[in-house]
Amino acid sequence: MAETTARTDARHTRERLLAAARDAFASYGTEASLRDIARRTKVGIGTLYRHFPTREALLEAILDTNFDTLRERAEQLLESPSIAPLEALLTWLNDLAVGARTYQGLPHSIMVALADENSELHASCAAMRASGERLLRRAQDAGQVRTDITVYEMIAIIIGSVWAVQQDGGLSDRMARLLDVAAHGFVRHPTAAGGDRSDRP
Amino acid sequence: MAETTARTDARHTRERLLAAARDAFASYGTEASLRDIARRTKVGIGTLYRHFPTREALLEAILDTNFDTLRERAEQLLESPSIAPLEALLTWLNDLAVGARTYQGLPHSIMVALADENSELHASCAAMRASGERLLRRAQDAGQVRTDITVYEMIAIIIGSVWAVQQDGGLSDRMARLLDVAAHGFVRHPTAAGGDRSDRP
DNA sequence: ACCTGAACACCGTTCAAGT
DNA sequence: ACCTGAACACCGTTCAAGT
Repeated sequence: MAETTARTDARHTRERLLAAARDAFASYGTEASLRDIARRTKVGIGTLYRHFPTREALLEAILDTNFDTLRERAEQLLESPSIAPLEALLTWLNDLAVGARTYQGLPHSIMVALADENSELHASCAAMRASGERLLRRAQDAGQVRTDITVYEMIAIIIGSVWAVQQDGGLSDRMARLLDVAAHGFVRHPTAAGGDRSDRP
Repeated sequence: MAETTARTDARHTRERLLAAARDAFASYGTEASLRDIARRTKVGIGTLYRHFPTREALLEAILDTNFDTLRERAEQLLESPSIAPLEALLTWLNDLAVGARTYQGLPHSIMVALADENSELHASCAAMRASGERLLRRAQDAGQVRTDITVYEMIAIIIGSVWAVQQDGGLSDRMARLLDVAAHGFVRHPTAAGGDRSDRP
């Protein structure tokens, strides 16, 4: 019984740490002070470190649901026959942008997670990325998107745009405009006036 | 004579601080330790602060030449009759991207400088931005670029792309690809397949 | 098992005291 | 005039000691 109580308390501590972290990240971004999170939880700093050995482990606990949701959303869109390939892709990219806006600094964590295989967010980000790739491929196969664009490029431009808007207040109408321009760069047009090399050998 | 010597020494100190700062920024990005810069210069930390009261003042001393160069480059391109408006714009955007890649973290400083009127980099960035706007307008007037795009959007997407590439090593071929896609988003195409709302009333 | 917090090695920034 | 660096208020991270 003593053990069960200890485990229960530990679980409780974990949940309280996560709640405080969500608060802190929402207020100060993903670089919020870990000491401050421990302080708010009324727990020693060592306790935070034992539950979450790195800042990324903490982020992962908070975020991987979001990445999973994004992956499920992609699968949903792939299976909806009423939604055209390009429309499905653009819808998903909007969801991605909305998700990346959750916390200040999150765009940075996402780009790092995509590139660094040792990141604790790598797995969920890679799955999210793979699902986006399927949406991209389908739109390319349908002749609606430039065939020379990679998932990396697609995600980098979207996340880079989210980042840019975040640097300055992060107004959501600005975000919508940037996404529109970025998306326009993906589209394949019948006769290109310039800058489009998607049909080169 | 003593005064002249003191002034000369101060100037010398200033130059040595700038050299150390350039080194440190090149190695560690624009968030490099100011204490470390003072240490390398073999100067008290207070001396650095008196010469450059803020990190931005230091950045400004290092960078405003670059922004001026970018502005001059724009004027040059505007006056070259042999270069088509779109080509001139894309050339300039490439120069902007190359400049923004100078230091890790510089994209952040640029976006902040553009938005914040109190930034010490604001003046040179605003001049740079204004010159880019002239290039953009000309390409729009020539019917080669979407008329609904603003300088802010154009710069944000370019700098956002530079930022994204910087998060992962910063390979320059990746940069070139991203710029191509971003630029493609600016171009006005005769018949849009989707995502282009540039001709709406 | 789980938790604590002092200790270490750093920051940015200010300001009284020195030449 | 110009320079110094101790002092203050913070960090992230580790680890011996406590329950």
